[in-house]
Amino acid sequence: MSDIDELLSIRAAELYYEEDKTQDEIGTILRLTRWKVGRLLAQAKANGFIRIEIVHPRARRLGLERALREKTGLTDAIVVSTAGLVDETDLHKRTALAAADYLTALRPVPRTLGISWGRTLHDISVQLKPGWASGVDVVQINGGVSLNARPGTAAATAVNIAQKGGGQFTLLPSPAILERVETKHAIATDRSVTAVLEMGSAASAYLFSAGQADAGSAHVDSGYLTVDQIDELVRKGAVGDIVGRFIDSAGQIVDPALNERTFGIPLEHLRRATTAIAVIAGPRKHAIARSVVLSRLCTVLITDEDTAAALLQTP
Amino acid sequence: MSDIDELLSIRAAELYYEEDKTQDEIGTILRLTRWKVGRLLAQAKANGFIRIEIVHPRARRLGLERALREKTGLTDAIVVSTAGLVDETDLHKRTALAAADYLTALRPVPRTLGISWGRTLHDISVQLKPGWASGVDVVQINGGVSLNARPGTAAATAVNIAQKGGGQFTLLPSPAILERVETKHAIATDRSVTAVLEMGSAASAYLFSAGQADAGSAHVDSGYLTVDQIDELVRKGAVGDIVGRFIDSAGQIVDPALNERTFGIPLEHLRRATTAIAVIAGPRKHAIARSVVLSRLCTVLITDEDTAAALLQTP
DNA sequence: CTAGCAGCTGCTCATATGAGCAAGATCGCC
DNA sequence: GGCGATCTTGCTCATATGAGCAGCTGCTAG
Repeated sequence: MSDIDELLSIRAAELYYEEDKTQDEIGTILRLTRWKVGRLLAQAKANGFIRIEIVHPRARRLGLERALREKTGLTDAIVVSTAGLVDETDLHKRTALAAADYLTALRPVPRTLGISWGRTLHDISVQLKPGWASGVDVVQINGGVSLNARPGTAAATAVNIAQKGGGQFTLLPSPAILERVETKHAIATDRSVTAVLEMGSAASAYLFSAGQADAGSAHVDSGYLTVDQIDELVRKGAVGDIVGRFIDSAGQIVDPALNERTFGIPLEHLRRATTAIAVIAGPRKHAIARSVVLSRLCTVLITDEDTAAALLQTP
Repeated sequence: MSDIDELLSIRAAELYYEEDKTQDEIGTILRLTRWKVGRLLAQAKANGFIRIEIVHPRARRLGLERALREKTGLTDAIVVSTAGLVDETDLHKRTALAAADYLTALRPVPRTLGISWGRTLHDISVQLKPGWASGVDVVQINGGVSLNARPGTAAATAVNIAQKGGGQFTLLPSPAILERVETKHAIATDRSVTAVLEMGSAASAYLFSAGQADAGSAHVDSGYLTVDQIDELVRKGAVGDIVGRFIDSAGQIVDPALNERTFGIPLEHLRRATTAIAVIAGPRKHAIARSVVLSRLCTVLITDEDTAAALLQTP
């Protein structure tokens, strides 16, 4: 396109989009026929000079959602827009809202919902409206007794989701990671615990988040792991954790010994699930999101547009 | 509007603007009539959820231009968009480009153009296309022999503009500010100098920029003033300088003694001019831009959208 | 209970816009 | 300088959209 046409297309776009003039009026102003104006506007669009953003906490990026579904084979993908975002808290809120909306609209309504815990799940439990479902039972799928930070939040999350959804809740009475493998095995044989794990393994849908493998990991806050231990995991290839288990970029368990001491349903149950909803958003979670999606740990991904775009880059 | 309608309007907007669906198709998807869809889209627009930006170096903000003209009585206002801007250099380039475009399209074509000097004017001289006019003579309106930094740029600017415009150039052979008032008067009586000043005073149009009053002032770089002297001027109320003369927020000379030693046409000549084009852009120039416009030192303002918005805030 | 009213809905009709096509302009290539 | 190839232009016609209006719904105040 000639330079003069490019300039004209910008002038036309200003009059069309900012001043709400018709193409005919623009033609009169710029001394062009209205067809020429139409073509200039089409060029401006084609050249990417016109950027249209939907600025709203509930705005989604349908194009990215479609691209994700097609490229990765996900059943569903929800991508929240980052337009007009002020800070990362805002991003978390939007993602949680999208997850709550998705859960509310999910059909068939799950009989039993297996959930993990953490900041993301807590946010979702807050965003869910009372009465979002009627009779959805909630069961924890990984150990959730926090060692030092905000005790009880893991339990509160499950309770909240269940109560707002008019169902029962079942907690997994165990830490996320045990010191000694013998303790793990001892607990795992307790009848009250195996019943919960069986219930979790038979859940009709799963809802979980993921943590990145760095000093900001929730495992560090909760006191289960030290920063040094995380560093060691990263050296072994860890990109993050999912329901408490650290995986590499291929979705494989990084440290079998640690995994053995980790309490919760095995990752294979997620891989076999009909509905496994992963909610993973934020700039530090690109790697773990990619791993979860590519290794088919989820059937549904709820994320932000930057993470989605990163996911679409290489695979 | 109800909450549910708001959500629907966002879903409709996504389908309309991102997926290029017709309102009728959206109606089928969302189980609404196409008229309802049209109304939802209108609401989304009215609520400001739809943001349309024209991303292009030449994009302007016509709405702000009109508001500026109406509120301040300027003959013309050019407001360049900051959409998609990467850094401040980019902003300077866009503004200079807009000034060059404006000058090229200016009718009637000025016989003689009085110009100041500085980074902005230099940028404009670069952006002007050879042959932008035929036969426009250029004359410097304030002293421009730089003391230490990049000697000759002031002259080069004038030469460039004149040559590309097919006209003669006339330099003002004097420093911007003289040490002693006696020297100023001595120079001012020299025939070769008075001729230039007369020519400058009779110019048919003026093109000038402005400097902010802080340590980054061009006067500091050029060696005419020290940072301490600028601080002193600020204490007296200076917000910036125009053709070398420091003014306060009301457009009044701040330091009469310094003004007496400053070489160039008096500000009153700008105030009486038919066409006085001020090119002032950048976050640090909001105060001086306001002063110049409100005290009617220019008839045309070329600026960026942030400065324009700031200008429209209070007055 | 019901008259009055505000707001919403689905429609008709006028207008704005995009697709497609034939004629004209422009270009490069010899 | 001639001549086909390609690009651009102005058009017709079909479609999409917005304005305006009548009827309906639901709500409130007597």
